[in-house]
Amino acid sequence: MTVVTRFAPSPTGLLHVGGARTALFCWLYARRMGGKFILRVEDTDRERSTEEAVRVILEGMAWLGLEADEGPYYQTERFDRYRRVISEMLKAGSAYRCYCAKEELDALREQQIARKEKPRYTGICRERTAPRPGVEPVVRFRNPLSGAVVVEDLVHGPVTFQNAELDDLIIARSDGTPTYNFCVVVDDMDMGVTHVIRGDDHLNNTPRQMNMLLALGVTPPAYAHVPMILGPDGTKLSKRHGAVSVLQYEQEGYLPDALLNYLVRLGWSHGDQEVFTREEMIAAFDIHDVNKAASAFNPEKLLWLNQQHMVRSPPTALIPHLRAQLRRLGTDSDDEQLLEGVIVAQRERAKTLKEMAENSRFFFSDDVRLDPKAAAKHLTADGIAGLGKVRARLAALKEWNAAAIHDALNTLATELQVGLGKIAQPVRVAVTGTAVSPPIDATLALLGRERALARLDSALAGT
RNA sequence: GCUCCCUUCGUCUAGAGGCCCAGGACAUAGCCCUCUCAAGGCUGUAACACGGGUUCGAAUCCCGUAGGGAGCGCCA
Repeated sequence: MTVVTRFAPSPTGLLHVGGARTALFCWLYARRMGGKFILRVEDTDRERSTEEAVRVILEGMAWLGLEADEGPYYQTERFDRYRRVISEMLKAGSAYRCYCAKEELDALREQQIARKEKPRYTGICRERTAPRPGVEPVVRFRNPLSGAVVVEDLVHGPVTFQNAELDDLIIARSDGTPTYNFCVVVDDMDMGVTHVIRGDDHLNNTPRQMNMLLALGVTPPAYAHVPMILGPDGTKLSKRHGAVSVLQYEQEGYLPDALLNYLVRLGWSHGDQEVFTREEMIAAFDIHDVNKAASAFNPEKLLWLNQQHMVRSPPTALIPHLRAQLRRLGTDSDDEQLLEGVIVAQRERAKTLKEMAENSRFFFSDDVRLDPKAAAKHLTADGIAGLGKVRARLAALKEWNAAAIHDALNTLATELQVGLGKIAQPVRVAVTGTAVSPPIDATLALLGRERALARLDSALAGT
């Protein structure tokens, strides 16, 4: 049997890291098993669903590279199908019309809560045959009254629910539109879903869904309820930390593979391996190995992983990402050589591409503004004097490359009987504007002779 | 309140009765390297929620307790 998984977000909010991880697990498992991954948009709540949210979810999935083999399907486009199933169930007796008014049900619920009971529908209309004038009925699923449902969960193991605990849920509203739990059931059935992988907040819905599937005469799929992601403080994910669109991470200069790598390691591991490529993730992933406990989102480890991915990725692959960040800062370059050189020089001193771009502006813009503190510290009378000597040596260089520059500076330092830092720092400030940059030889080499000398001249002229 | 789920270093995790006075990673502290900043290397601090069992032996099995979470909508 071919594995079919699905990611089924509802477009009432954005695609945050929690949803992204669920999607990742679905995608990984399908890829791993050589199966199919379906994307389905659960937009039955017309009040709260927005096209904007749909767009953001689709964009997020695309950025993450979690491509679907089928879909996106939209539940709002399947209403005819749902209606047909409902009328079949009505005919078969596995569903019935309920004429209880909303106010009556609210009152009932309040009484039950007051009595410290679990609020639930008591089945008043189960045996009703005649309609009730003036009330548009809803349709309820006739849940079995006795026995138990066992969810053979792939991450939790068997979980038993007593049917007596389950009430008759509404599958069609009084306006005739189907509800979530019902649509899921029909869709999973129609789309041949074999493995439902979703957040464990759905575990409690599962026995009802299984009962409906059983009533429809189909074998329920396998279920895997994965734990939630918590905020860094161990409480529910909020806007303050992870509950932002995954696209936010693109803006912040993260690589999609790094985010995915971080997310897959939340609740799952493979020996002592921390860094995974996409291919490695697919090869190693198994839904059975996923943990049961919720885990806290740790931005620092994400940062570390992002750097690991930047360092390991081929430099040229980062060029478009770096350029996007440079553009956000108001610069850009199409000099591939320069870009690649900057990436190699900067990737181990930046955690994100955004940071890399910020640290690298001076490579692309000749508008170098000296940091006052750095200038005060290093462009002293002594420093300027050294700068003049450096300028002369560099100007005399036959070859302009890191090794030659390195030799020249080292020789000068030895002659002057000072440490290399004594002359490198003034040069760094003159050329980059700050006291921090990649090694001075590499920096000068990347900048090129003309630009480097011009900047030294500016500093010497005190402008 | 009821039902269901969860519980190893600050955080992510390894661990499926002896290999564990608990291993790795992030973070953190110190040292080394060093032209700055990093990266890297080495070293350190740091955990089996608690209480009972079972067993020659338990982080691992069983039962309780505590704490956390989810669900209980004509929301998804």
